[in-house]
This record gives sequence, structure tokens and C-alpha cells, in this order.
Amino acid sequence: MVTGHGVERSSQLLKGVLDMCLLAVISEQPSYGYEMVRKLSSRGLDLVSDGTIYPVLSRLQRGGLIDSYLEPSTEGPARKYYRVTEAGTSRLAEWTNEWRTMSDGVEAVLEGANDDGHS
Amino acid sequence: MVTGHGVERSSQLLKGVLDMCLLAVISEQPSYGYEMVRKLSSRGLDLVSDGTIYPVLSRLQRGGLIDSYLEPSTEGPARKYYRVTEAGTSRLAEWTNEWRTMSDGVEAVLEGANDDGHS
DNA sequence: TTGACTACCTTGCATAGCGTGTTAGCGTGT
DNA sequence: ACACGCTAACACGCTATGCAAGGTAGTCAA
Repeated sequence: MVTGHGVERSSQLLKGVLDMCLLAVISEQPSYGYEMVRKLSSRGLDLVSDGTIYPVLSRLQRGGLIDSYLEPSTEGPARKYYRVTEAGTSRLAEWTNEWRTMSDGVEAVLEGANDDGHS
Repeated sequence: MVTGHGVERSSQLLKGVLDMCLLAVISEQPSYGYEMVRKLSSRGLDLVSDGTIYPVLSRLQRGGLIDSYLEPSTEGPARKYYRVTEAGTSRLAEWTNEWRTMSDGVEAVLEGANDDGHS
């Protein structure tokens, strides 16, 4: 598109953070994809489509950071619960550190822009 | 690489934030590409290559958020300084808000993971 | 049986950062 | 003079990743 920013801003901001967030949600308590989407959006992280997270979950599992098991449900098809592995726990800690470092850097840049002199 | 992520984490985290950061840097004080890279990395945002930011600057300029002018230099070729426009200033404010909202959401998710019990 | 809801997964697409390489102005050492 | 190195901007192909849309399938109620 010539005119547009194309995708919404929030989508762009999610990039590179989604996998960490999913890992965090799972780490809090084992969960399944369909539920994670709702959990995230209830915390202000809007995912329009659930299709987005399944590839991420596969990637996390392939990387040995999470682990899955099926659980039958009376409300529909079996739920595929994901549970964090030990590797996942420590990876989450690393990612969290990197995220905070970056986040602080961004804040520093942002504040420099507002607060010219930075007394 | 064990997992085969390929690109470094910090790069991924930068996605969707770089343009905002550049806008913030320019907003603080008119600057040119070569210098911005150093400014950002001095604040903890590591850009490996300067080649990354030029497309972003073009995009920002095309969007009318910044404005450029050439300034001769005794140290090399002319510098292309960028300066923020009014549209850019208000856009930066919007982006900053969206960034903080997202950032808070991520923090909420992250804290939920650390603080397991917390019903 | 149909329809609604739950739930998972696949595929094609667009965005955007990475790495590398190119062009070019300027100063210095030989 | 000329090669070299630094400053500076920019183009190009690659890849990662999120989005949208669609498909499969199980359960329950009308």
C-alpha cells in the first residue's frame, strides 16, 4: 500500500515480544492456545487472530522451551495444554532481562526527546 | 545456535520501535543518520549496521514526519540532517503512548509469571 | 441435521530489520 | 600524485515474524 502504515502499530510493537509473552503466560500456569489469546488481550495485548500464536507455540516447543499434553474437554475438542520446561524457565529469565534492557533504552531515548536538557 | 533463531534477540525486540526511537532522537535535536546510530547505541540500543536506519528515515520522510537538509562537512561528504515536522511531533506523542501501553501490558504478563501464586 | 461455539492448525502475504556491498567526499602518509 | 582510511549515505537480497483467511474437528442444543 502506497498510502498506508499498512498494519497497525500495536502489531509492530508485538514483534519479537510475542514468544516471550506466551512463555510467560504458560510459565504462570499451563494453558492452551485458545485461552492464551484471551489472557493476553485481557492484559492489553491484542491479538486479532488466534492463528498467530500457533506457529509461535510450535517454535517454542521445537526449541524445547515448552512441552505439551492433551486434555479432553466437555466443551469441544481436546485442549492442547502447554507447560514450561526447565530450559524454558531459564530462557524466559534471559529474555526478560533483554526486554527490560531494551525497554529502558527506549525510555531513555523517549525521555531525551521530551526533556531536552535532562537536568 | 541451539535453537536456530538466527537473528539476535535484541534485533527482534527492536522491531516496530526503531522508527519511534529515530523520531525521538531527531526530535531531541536535528541529526544525521551516521550520528543517530551512535546515539542509539550509546543508549543501549544496538544497531549493528547503519544500513538499517536509512530505509526507516526515508519512510519517515515520505510520511511527512521528518524533513531533511544537507549540511557540508569538513570531515567527509555532506551530512543529511533530519528535523522533525509538526506532524512528526504529534505522531511521536501517539507512538509513545502506544508504546507505553504495550510495554505495561508486557510487564503485567511478565510479573504474572514471576509471581506464581497471586490468584 | 443444522448451527453455534470451542479448539487447533496451515497457508499466503506484508512488514521491517540484518548484512553486505557501493558510491563518494575529505585528509594524511609515502 | 595517489593509495588508503575515515566519514557518510544508500541499495539489495535475505529472513524472521505477525496478520488474515480458511480448514478440520469435537460438543451441545434446537
